[in-house]
Amino acid sequence: MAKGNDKKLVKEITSMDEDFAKWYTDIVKKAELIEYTSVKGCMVIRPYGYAIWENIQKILDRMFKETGHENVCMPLFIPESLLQREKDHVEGFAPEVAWVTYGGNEKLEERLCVRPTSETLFCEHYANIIHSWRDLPKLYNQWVNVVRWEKTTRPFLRSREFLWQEGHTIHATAEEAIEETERMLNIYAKFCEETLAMPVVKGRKTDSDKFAGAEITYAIEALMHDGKALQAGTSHYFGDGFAKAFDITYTNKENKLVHPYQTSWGVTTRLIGAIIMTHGDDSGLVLPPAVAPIQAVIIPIAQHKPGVAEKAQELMAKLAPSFRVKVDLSENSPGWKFAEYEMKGVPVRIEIGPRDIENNQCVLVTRHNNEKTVVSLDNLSEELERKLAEVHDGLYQKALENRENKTYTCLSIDEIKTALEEKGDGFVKAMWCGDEECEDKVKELTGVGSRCIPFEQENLSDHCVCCGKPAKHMVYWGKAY
RNA sequence: CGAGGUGUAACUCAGUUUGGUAGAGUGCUUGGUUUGGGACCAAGAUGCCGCAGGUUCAAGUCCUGUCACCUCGACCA
Repeated sequence: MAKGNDKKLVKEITSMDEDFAKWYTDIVKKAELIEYTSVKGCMVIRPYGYAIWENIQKILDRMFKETGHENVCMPLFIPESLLQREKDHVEGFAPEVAWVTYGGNEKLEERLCVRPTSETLFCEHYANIIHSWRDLPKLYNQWVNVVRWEKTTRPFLRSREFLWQEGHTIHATAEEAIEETERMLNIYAKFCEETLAMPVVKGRKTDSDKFAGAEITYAIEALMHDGKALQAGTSHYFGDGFAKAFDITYTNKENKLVHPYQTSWGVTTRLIGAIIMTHGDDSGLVLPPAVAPIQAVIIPIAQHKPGVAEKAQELMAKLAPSFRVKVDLSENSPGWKFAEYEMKGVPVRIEIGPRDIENNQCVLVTRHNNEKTVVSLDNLSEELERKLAEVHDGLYQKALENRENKTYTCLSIDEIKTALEEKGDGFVKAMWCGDEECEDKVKELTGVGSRCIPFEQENLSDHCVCCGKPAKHMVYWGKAY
């Protein structure tokens, strides 16, 4: 039996070390996640890619519902005048908005923006439906597409149209709204770690990096295999700024007319990009079991020998109620199938051949480490369940190790430069005085920008890494996607 | 939006320098032999050479324009 630790099993994929960007696009195409279309930045999400998104949706949606949120659906179009209502918001989004100016052959009186995000629509709606303290809070979410006219596009990471969920909530008090903002960030972090096996850093964005119109922006940041940081989710606290701009008021218990407080939070199909760049390897995609469209693939060996195909189907029938399983009875050779499902990141492969059938056993092979285990057919279900859990933990550990190895503690600009030069891109932990000037200067001198001010603070030193003045925060810095 | 690169079969690309019948490998179809790491044999099918102009007896090849995609920057989930 071939003992597998061969590094690169699939030849069509560029190796990560050679060219990470090319590796990424190879995977996205070869694993049949997307296909490009004739409109730049707009892609077909193919069944296998979309199935990952559906699994993400299913799990997240349940988490939202469990915390009291309801799904709604806002329109695709926003009239220009509505978008203009909140100053910071429009300034932030105007440069990347797509406009509709004609309806049929008639020029529109007022042009319509294709939603880049839906704060304004929710605000308009809230103004209509909220009158009394009894109407609060409203905990809404929607699963929709949005459009942002990006200059540079990459599948999943930055496309002009993308799928996401945007939660929009409105509360009687600031405390309640802030609590909501933090609750949702925690849900995202929990989801990333427990479902996607992806470690994240929770923190607050610096002022220069806040969402357009937000008072506080929280984010989870993940470190990709190549040492670049990816913002995997955000949660914003708006204070009553939007409420004032959109004239949302309600009568409180003291019979006073006051403004409520709002939040919004979102994750996008970018998460699929994060999965690819966190877990993938030179043989292709590696999917966390919880969202893998196929959790285990059964590959018959010598399938035309009597009883083999039947046995494979029997295993399939046995596993199907509890797992997402596929049996591949196509005429391709076993070797071809091995490579195919490795490329597609199927977490566990089940090999069954004449030799196995004779011994009432099969072979389980885990994708991320290519480890083979012979198991009895009598307790295949239990073994598979255990394997999937093992894969999840293995992926998480591997990703965590990568992050630890690429996280550098630095006390000076020179240390940052040296660390990045010697060890490559990664997270830099360094102290900051809170001045935007220093933030800009660090980026200019070292190439890494502030990613977030983590909730878990460490006192690395009393001085700002840049100006030497008293430090206020420890900040994670990095190159961002 | 700046800099660079690429558009030829479903895919990866050769052919462009020096204009002269449209190519290879992979994939696809059919039949057969195979099957524990991308099997083998045989026979097939597949092209507005990105698009539009121009030069020329003749353009995949030269000229002009244009569009799309990729990479790297600046901006962003």
